Amino acid sequence: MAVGIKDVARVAGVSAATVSRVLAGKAVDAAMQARVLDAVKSTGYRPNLAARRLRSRHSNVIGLIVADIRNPFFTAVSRSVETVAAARGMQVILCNTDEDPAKEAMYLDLMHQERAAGVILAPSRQRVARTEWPGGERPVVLIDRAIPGADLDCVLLDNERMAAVLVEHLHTQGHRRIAGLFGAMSMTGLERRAGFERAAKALGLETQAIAVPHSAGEAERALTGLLSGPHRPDAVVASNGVMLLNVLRTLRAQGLSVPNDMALAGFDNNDWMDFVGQGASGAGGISVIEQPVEEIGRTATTMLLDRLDNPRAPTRKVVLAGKLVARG
Amino acid sequence: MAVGIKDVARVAGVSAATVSRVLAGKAVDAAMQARVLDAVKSTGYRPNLAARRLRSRHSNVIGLIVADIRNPFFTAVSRSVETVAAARGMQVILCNTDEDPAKEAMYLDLMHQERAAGVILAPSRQRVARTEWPGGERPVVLIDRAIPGADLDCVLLDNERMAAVLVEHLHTQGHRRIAGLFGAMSMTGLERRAGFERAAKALGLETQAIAVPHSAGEAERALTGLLSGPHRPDAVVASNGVMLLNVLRTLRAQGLSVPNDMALAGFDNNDWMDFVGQGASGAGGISVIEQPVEEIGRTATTMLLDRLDNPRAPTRKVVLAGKLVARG
DNA sequence: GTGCATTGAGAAAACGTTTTCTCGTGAATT
DNA sequence: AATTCACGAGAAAACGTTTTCTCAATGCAC
Repeated sequence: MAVGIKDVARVAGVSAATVSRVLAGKAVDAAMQARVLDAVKSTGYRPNLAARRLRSRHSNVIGLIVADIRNPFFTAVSRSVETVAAARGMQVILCNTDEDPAKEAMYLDLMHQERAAGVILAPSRQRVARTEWPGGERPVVLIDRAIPGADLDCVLLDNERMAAVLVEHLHTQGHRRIAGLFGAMSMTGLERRAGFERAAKALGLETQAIAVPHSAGEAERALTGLLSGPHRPDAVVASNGVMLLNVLRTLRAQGLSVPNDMALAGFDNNDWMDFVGQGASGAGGISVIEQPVEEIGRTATTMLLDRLDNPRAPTRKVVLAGKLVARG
Repeated sequence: MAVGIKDVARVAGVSAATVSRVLAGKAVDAAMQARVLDAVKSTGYRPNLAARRLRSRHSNVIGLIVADIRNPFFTAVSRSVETVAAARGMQVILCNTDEDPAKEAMYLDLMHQERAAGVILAPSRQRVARTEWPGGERPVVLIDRAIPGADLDCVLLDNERMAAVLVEHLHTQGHRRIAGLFGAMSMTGLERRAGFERAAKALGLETQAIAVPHSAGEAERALTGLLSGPHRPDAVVASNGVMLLNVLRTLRAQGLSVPNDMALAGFDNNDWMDFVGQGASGAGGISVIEQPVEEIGRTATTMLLDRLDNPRAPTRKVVLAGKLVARG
């Protein structure tokens, strides 16, 4: 019923091996090649990728495992990965772990079983130190978050410096009491916090950095505490998009407007940010660090493909700068 | 090097067939089963899915092909699909066509070659009528957009009615001159436009419905025309998220605020909408139809799995209602 | 106690490719 | 002109599973 390579071979009057060679682009007689291609077209032959993969012992799929498919950052990166991969003849399987280490392990295992050529992984937040690193012998490139101690290729944002840039920007805008809310569980949160505190110290600012557990209501609680405390801030830095929305929600509930009553800054630019928090003066809004999503995806994919060619090369760590999008 | 089923069999002192049976959960002697499971664990055996797929002639992957991975609607649906599929032992491969019919065809072909069990497809916008339907003999469930004339399972939003609900809502808010911008290329746009006009007619409203080509700047141009025209609207309905952002951008460029100068409504709810367009009165904002994303994904997946069990059943079309999120 | 159905496990075939092996043909070199 | 060489194509092996086939052992009925 399904048409196989032997059917094509029979129609073309050649051997199956020759059909395989034509399809693989190897040197064959021109007349034969034409006959084979005709036969392929007329039979509607579609190679069975399972058989191909089994025999050739390598596949052209790369896995892209992200921690949160709803995060626009990851979808943007995935588009870039897919574009680059397609240009090099590879296809991408996108998997979503929802920040669940168990699902992450499951998908890594799945990629192993699928014999994927390699994996690009945005690790989920880790509660505990990892005992084993992902991948085994399979090439892995990390994006967005590093795994401490793991000797793997990775491409990251310069979180430390970008957080500092944000603080400096708020300082030039005249803010002097800056609060920061940082994810407690992620490497990213720690790095951004470090940059925040370094810059604040250098500028002699009064700051309050809070590590916020990643559970519902924690950001609200932390911010509410700050607002009613003795050193009420005039600006807030949120270390990720979810937290930024929570801050916005809390401020709104308290009747505070951005940026008139409180300046707000964070990471990852979004379309809608142009429309929120317009001050009475007409200026203002949410300033953010925009990540170079296209470049992150492109770099990660290129690194992975490079490593496929050259498995024993030393691992590389690429740290990219973001761009300040100043709104007010 | 890689450990295969024969290695496991040797360690366990049984035949490869027995290992296969144990792993498939078939009835085997308890003692043997224990020995096999031990051997699997001690050898770290990972089945080669390519070989399994080749021999067993069916796979447990379903393809999810969406038109725009950056659209939160599709990512939300994909999470739901993935959850349901995983619960039934299936895995999901997510592919993004970026509204490109060529990429769509390519991915459908890829799913064929991969011998995927079935496909859930959100079709790209079609410039021309489709000559052939996707799938071939492979089960396909359509989501979000139907393909006229295709006899396929599908689960859709009741676009016509929901657009009418939006118009009725704006009417109760006191708006009488309502403009609508609708995508010219998609079935979805046409349906929403029809509902818009039906409701407006029923209410005796003065409306202007414009079909907007899906290219940059068109929405701006259309809206600008309306604003400077003789019948300047007091409310605008945008038929999709991108268009809504463009409307917002245009209004802002003209110095108009939402909802004081102009009411705004559309489709698909987003977190940020709570924070934009807060009127001076404290009320207001962007009213939208929220799609039942979880249910759409769940229904589509269930329908696909049902069809796998029962390929000859008549096709079903499920039309779901959305929920009005009224803001002002 | 014999015959028959039933169960369970091993042997071997099968899945659809790619790759290796082998061989024949024609060109190139001596 | 003879020998080697390069090349291209077919035959056959191989990839790692699942499934079918076969057979031995066990249980049950008569």
